[in-house]
Amino acid sequence: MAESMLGLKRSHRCAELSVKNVGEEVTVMGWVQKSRNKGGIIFVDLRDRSGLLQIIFEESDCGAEHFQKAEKLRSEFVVAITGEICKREGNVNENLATGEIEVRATRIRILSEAQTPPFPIEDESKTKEELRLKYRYLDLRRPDLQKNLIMRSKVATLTRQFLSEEGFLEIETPMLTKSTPEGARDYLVPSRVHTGTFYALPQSPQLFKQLLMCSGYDRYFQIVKCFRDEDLRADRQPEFTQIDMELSFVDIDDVIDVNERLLQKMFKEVLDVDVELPIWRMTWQEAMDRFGSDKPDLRFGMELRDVSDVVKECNFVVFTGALTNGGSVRGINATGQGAMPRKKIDALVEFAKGYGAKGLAYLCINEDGSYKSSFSKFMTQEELNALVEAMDGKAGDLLLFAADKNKVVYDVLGALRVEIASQLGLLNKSDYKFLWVTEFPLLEWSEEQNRFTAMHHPFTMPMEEDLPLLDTQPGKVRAKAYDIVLNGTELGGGSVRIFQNDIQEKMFEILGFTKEEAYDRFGFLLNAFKYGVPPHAGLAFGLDRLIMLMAKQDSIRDVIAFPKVKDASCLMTDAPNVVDKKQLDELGLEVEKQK
RNA sequence: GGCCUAGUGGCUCAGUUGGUUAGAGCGCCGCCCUGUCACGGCGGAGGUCGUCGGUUCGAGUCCGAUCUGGGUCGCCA
Repeated sequence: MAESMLGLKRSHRCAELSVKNVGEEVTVMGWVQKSRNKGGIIFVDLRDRSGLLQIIFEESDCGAEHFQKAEKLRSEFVVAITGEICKREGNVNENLATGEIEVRATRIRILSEAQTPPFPIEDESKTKEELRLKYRYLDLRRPDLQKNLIMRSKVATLTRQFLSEEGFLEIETPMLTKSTPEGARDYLVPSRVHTGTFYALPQSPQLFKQLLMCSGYDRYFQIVKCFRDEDLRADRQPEFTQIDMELSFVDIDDVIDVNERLLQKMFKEVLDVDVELPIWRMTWQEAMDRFGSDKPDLRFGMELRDVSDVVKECNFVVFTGALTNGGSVRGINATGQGAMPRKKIDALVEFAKGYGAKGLAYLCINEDGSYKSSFSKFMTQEELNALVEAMDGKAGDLLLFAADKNKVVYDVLGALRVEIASQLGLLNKSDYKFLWVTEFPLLEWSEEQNRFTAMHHPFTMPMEEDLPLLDTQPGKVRAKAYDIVLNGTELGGGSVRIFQNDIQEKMFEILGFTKEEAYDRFGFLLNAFKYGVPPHAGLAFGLDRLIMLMAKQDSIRDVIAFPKVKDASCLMTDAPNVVDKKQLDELGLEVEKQK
């Protein structure tokens, strides 16, 4: 029977107590982690978000009534216990922060009894995620998830502190806003008042923060939910959180500077990790050429090498064919992997095919210096030697080559390099390698839409020296955009924004919008620019990804209290669900297919 | 939408070339135990092997479909 806590006040959290408190009477409240009944003496491990504390019950301390209550305790009962902090008479428990002490209980109240949970509440849970997500409120009791969410709170607090000290204002922007279909799919919210019309949930506060700059707030930030109706991944949820900011009267270096110092502060205060400043910068082109990725993982080498010139005369049509079609031949050197079994190499070939490769050419350098290769019969010994030399191949190395259009070659080798590093255990989660990637292309050609699309977004400023190319070779124009990358994950990105109406209109023209369409969608921004707009730039971090990496987790689900599963549903609440006909009627909606 | 992967008591798993009554550890329930902390001892309960269909004398095991998780490609300005 549940008892009231009337007249009781919690004096400490469990793990806040130590030998310093010996002799004090305390009242602790929490969940029973474990009860060990030895007959005449009962040990209870009490848990709250701070940790565990051992309680000891003996009838001579607490009397028969309270001792009998203690005998009834089962896992996850919620109790309030009053007693005296004592040094342990028995052995100290080295594994417990409070292992030197225990509470000698004089009184206990059972505040809530509990059914046996469907899975154990413990660190490093082995239970299937499906079950843990259905009972997320129990999963969240586990110390490792609590640790993650506590870290998340700490990072958010530090961010507010730091940015506030740097002169930023925290300003909220609307969650019910206008759909601007360019980029990800929007989540739509039907309007009751305006039948047949819809709000969209924001994919980011992009336009609003630019308007705040127009309004003179000069430095804005917000820790804000964003929504994208796209397929999920380990590091993608339909709703996620950004640390979003925008600054006026600045250029790239100003944005980078303040964000580097923010990262440095977070890593120092939360993880005691020193981030050396300035963080390394690399252009997009260099990142692609060296790592085959715009978010390179710098914790290991295995860089790409362009061997197009070396193989251009050979008789291997896979190589020469790719070159004839305007592509390239590039390789990576998996140092020391020359003895990799054929089966594993075949698996890598299959892996490469998943990224669009038609195949993957390999060359093993045996310990005696001879070669074993999928293409040696098409090349002379001299050509093979030249290729090995170009790849800096040594005895015992494995060389892997992709030949295709540049995009495919980058994709394949970029992914392969990470895959091999992962297989070899080179990805140390305690090693934090930051990188700024700069000078992204402004535009990307979309085969599907047969037009250019903005690589970042349509408000990104072209690099001044590339402005003349806008009319002649828009595909070559570089943007004043930058991403912050950590260990192969895109942590955040931003850009200097266009603030000149003529450039903005030109941009829309290149993207294939008529002036009318542009004004229809973004008129409020374009008009705002007519009334005096400061040069401005900004950046947004993916907070979930940042915490995931800081907490050394593999999925952002582990740093989000109530995440959704792969098909964007919630296993705990069963959202999304069907709604009453009455609700639909009020919205003027008919849904033909409700489940 | 494609590909890969998993589904067997509450949890985590084992289960051979298809062959009697599907096992283990943990947990749970009962009794005992005054220094345990992976407590210990004795006893016990608990499974239509994700679902549907097929092959077979016989299916946890083979085949097909489907559902539910996870990873990934496409997608994610």
